[in-house]
Amino acid sequence: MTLSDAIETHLRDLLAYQGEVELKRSDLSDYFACAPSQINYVLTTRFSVERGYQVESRRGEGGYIRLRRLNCPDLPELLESLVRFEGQLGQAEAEALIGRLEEGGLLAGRVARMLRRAVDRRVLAVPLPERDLLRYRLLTEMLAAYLATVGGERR
Amino acid sequence: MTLSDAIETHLRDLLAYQGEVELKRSDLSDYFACAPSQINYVLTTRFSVERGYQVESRRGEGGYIRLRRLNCPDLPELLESLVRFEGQLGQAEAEALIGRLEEGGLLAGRVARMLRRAVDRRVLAVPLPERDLLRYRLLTEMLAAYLATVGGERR
DNA sequence: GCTTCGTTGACTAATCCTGATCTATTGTAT
DNA sequence: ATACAATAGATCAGGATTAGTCAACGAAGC
Repeated sequence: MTLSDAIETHLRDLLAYQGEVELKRSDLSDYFACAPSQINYVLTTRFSVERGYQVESRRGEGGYIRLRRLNCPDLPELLESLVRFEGQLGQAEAEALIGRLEEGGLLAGRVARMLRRAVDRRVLAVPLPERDLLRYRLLTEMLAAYLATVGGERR
Repeated sequence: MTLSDAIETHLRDLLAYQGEVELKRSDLSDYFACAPSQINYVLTTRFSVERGYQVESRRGEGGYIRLRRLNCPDLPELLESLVRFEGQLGQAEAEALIGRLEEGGLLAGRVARMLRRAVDRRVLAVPLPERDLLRYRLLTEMLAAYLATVGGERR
């Protein structure tokens, strides 16, 4: 049981009650008597979209970290299938994925159209291999945000 | 809840009653027991044009600050107004725009949430200044794709 | 041993808030 | 009409307060 595991467990416990939790990074690092950056490590390794979580944050006075548990029947398989892309996604693969979701009725036509624009290499316009990494992050985060529900309620 | 948030809330409440509010900066800063310049900070960060507000003011004897809500832009106006960003867009500005379009009923809640993820600096995760350029391209392209009407019909 | 995972600390970045100083507008005395 | 004083908002640099990034090093598991 590492420190990271302990922090993960703690956060999961909090999330079990509410689908969303807000906290201060410094409070958490004080509580676990660790470096503040340790919190970031846990967040990126254990609370990623692939695992069904989303993280928001703000710096400065009144800063916070907000954790959300994603809730969507179709999301797990979807993200599971993304894992094999290993964090990278080519344009063709992205378009194929969007097409399948649209046919499956999970994406409205306008939304699908918008997503296709977003994964276009001319719109992203950053050199490879960063482009495929960016496309992966973008699409997974956007799909999660669009498809997920929180607390069993459609947002 | 920071001081800025409190001031923002207060002003929003006032605006909810009347579409236009006139007040003295010094009164407000007295009321919140803060520096007068704090009011300016709130005005520029929370009541910007991107967020759909217009601010007028006069100095000297009889000076005042007048706050007004603007109507939600349609796609042509929107694209026109984006020009002034010169191909770059910060996260705060992007979020302001998305919020305004959402309030105006042009973006559904889920779509707005999705777009907010897309403009998040942690999702884009490319170094500045490329990040602001990328954000601009992404948002304009996606909004155009989503809001566009073809043959008078929403696609 | 080598590779992966966990942990830390030094540096970076965003956000809020204030105070000193500047500018615009009006009032008043000559 | 002009000059000066008084009033009130604007601007800007910088300090304070958070959170993020990254490289390095150590620990744990093959």
